[in-house]
Amino acid sequence: MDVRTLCLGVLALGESSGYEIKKTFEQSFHHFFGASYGSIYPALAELERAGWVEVEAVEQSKRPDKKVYRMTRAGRLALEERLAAEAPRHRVRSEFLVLMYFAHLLPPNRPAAVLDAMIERMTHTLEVEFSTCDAGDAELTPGQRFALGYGRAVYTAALRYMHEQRDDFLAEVAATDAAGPGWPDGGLAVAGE
Amino acid sequence: MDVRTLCLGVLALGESSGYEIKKTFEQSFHHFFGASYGSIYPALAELERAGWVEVEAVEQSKRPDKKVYRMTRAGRLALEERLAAEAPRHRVRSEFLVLMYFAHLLPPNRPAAVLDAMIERMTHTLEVEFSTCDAGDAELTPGQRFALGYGRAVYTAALRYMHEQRDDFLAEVAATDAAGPGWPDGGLAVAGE
DNA sequence: GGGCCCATGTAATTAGTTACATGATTAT
DNA sequence: ATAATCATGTAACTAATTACATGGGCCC
Repeated sequence: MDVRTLCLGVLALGESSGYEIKKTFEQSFHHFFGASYGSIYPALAELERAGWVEVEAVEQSKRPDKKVYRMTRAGRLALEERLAAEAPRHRVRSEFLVLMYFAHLLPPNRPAAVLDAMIERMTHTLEVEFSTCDAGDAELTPGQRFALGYGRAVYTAALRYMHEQRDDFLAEVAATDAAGPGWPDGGLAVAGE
Repeated sequence: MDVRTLCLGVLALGESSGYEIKKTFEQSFHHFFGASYGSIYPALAELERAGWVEVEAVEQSKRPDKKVYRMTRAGRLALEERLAAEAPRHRVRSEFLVLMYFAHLLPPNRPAAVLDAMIERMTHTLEVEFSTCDAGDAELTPGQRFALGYGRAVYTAALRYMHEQRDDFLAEVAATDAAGPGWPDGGLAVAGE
């Protein structure tokens, strides 16, 4: 699935500008789909070329003009077709877990710093992204509630695991460091970058 | 982080061929990092060019030759440098959750099929990938145990959530379908692809 | 005066997948 | 016989990120 389809999906929920779509990605899709301006704006242009969305330039007082996109009937059908044909993959790419996996090759304080930063980040996400509609979720579609609840369940479990394991894990890594060929190892070649 | 670094990481755990590295990716990294032959073999060639690994061609009886890669001292330093400089990102791209999010736009039986397939897939992963070293994890580094435990925690939580929500979610989606503009909508334009 | 929010876009680069190409052996 | 496993690699393509480019308004 590409960003084009996702943008069309956002537009299925209501008209929006490129900038606002990016906000939606950050607020609602963050835990399962990411996209930058560099992919959103070209995607929107292509959707227009295909006739799946229409644009209206909205002048704003003391703001740059806004281009508000609205899905067409053809766009709706195209979206349904795309979704129906979509293979439901589920990929994670986590440099965080790679770093934990190779924790014994990191400089002494890095594993703790990386782990704590992730704990903080996920705690924040849990508070901000997943609590917004905690009880009053009447406005959401079943799918939105499901995806949100999934994220909440997973983040909660991840945080619980990280809290539980943190101290033991860090101690064991330190012990492994001491046993193996430690970090300041040749010493010099590491400074730059 | 690119596949090059990960291959070097695998080689830090012991010598290996491209084919075996792929197996390692599938067995150990599957839940947080994926890579295909199309990226592994070129990566290995680059690592060799850089002097970070050495190759030995191993003849085999009744098998194609195997190229066994071994990390060099320079490779070890390069790996540590890379890992030290690495920003610990954590990205998920899930067409599965996109499909659930837009479940009301799917043909009637698709949400259930997709959800059940994911439940089955994750159940299988939990049994195969995460149980192998359930108690006897003496051989593993702390990092390996941490990453494995993380995956197990997350998959377990995801499965619990999906089991808990399944029936209600599916019923609500069906109800939304009935209310809104349903799937066999124009009817025709959907057959192909 | 510095930094963030609004707002849109392009170009260069990076990084990866999929399909192709080959071919013997082993298990069902 | 048919599929899976072992084994390596390339070429075409897809898709996205990052950095660049621009500029006013608002808040501290």
